[in-house]
Amino acid sequence: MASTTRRTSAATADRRAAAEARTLGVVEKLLAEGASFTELSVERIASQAGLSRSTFYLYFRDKTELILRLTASLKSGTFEVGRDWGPDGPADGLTWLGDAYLRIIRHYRSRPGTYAAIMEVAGYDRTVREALEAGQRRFIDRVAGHLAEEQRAGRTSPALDPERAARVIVWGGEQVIARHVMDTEDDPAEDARVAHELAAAHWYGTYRRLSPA
Amino acid sequence: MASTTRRTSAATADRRAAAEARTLGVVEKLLAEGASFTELSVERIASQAGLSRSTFYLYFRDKTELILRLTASLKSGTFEVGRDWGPDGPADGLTWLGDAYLRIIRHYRSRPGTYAAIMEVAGYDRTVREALEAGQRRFIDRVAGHLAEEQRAGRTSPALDPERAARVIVWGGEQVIARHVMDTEDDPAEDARVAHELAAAHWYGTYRRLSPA
DNA sequence: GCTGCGCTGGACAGAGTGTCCAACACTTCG
DNA sequence: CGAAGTGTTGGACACTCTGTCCAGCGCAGC
Repeated sequence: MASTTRRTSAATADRRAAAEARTLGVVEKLLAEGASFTELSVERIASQAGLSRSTFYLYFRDKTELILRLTASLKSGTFEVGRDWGPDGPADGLTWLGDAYLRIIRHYRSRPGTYAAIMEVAGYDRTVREALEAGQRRFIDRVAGHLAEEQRAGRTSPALDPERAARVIVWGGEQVIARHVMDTEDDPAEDARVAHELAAAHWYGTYRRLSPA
Repeated sequence: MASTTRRTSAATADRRAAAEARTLGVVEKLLAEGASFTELSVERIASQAGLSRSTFYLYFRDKTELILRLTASLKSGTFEVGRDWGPDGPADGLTWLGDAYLRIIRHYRSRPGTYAAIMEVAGYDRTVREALEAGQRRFIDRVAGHLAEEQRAGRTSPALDPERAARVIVWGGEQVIARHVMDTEDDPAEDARVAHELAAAHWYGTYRRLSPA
């Protein structure tokens, strides 16, 4: 027998997906204009996205869901940047690392305010904090793996603890990049200098740490 | 002629100062119990401190002033820890740096939740953010000075940029310490391991960076 | 043209902030 | 003692924002 419920048209689903994407875009736009996430009211976000406040709550559980979605999209993009561990390849390892950091900086720059908003909400919301930590966990595991490899090959100090050293690199490095992007205007040359200074600190301090014999 | 306004008695001023200190203490206690600053209502803070909500607003401009005061007291304590730049002294520099970081970790541990609350409010309040940055500025200047000195003495790479390298150390290091304290239970042995891993990363990566000739 | 889905506007309860003020209590001084 | 000023309080208030709910409107599909 035929279903009594009328099937939802594909067009409707598309329209809804478009509206959600538009909403997230509006949030990023407002954040880029300097607003803090707390200052953004649902009314303002919804109206700018061409939705009523009621519809907003139909599409999103609450304001926090916006940040969770932005966290996922920002993190996945960042993780991609460091996909291929380059120092094994032909290029000079330090240069490769600096270039990778520069790409991450440029990625953050393309979405100014978004990372700051994530940090802001993570400050008082457990779910966002956990999402952020899960994203960092992936990085830490990857870096720890690389460090263990470098140790096995005798290219860095055997005294180094891969897991803790990886936390130092990921937590610290992310903060440096985030602060740099928040504090300074877009300037590719300065971005490159900071990226390479950070890379050098990590390279000589950890990836190729030469303990005195 | 005698002043018409009756002078405020010293006892009153003392009582008020005591009440303010008590209030700040209550806030730190509640934060240590796991509450986020946002969750803390003025009503709850005031009543626990034995004040009415009205009196709270007589003593503090607003909720944010609590955080500003806590920021000042936490920062001044941290800055003291690194007062005497030790590596010039007799002790091994790396060991000294690790011990200094350990003291900072222990300092943060003695006030669990406070740093997290500061970061939380800094996320949406400009004045708190600026207070935090001013505190870090002092550290950065100090570290940059030490690095320039190391360079002049030929003990670290001349390619290193003192100001940017100092930002990497201070921003990154503070984040590593904060995250470590927030994520783990009190464990002095683990604190020491993290402190010395962080110190080693900074030491070999920046203070004594040995670029290949 | 009927029917039902998607969306809207508006009302609502709840929580919290910061302001204001009248009233009470306490201290100090004449 | 009593007057007068100071410190503190409770309560009312205006405001903002969140998240829920629902009656109803319009449009698309049959």
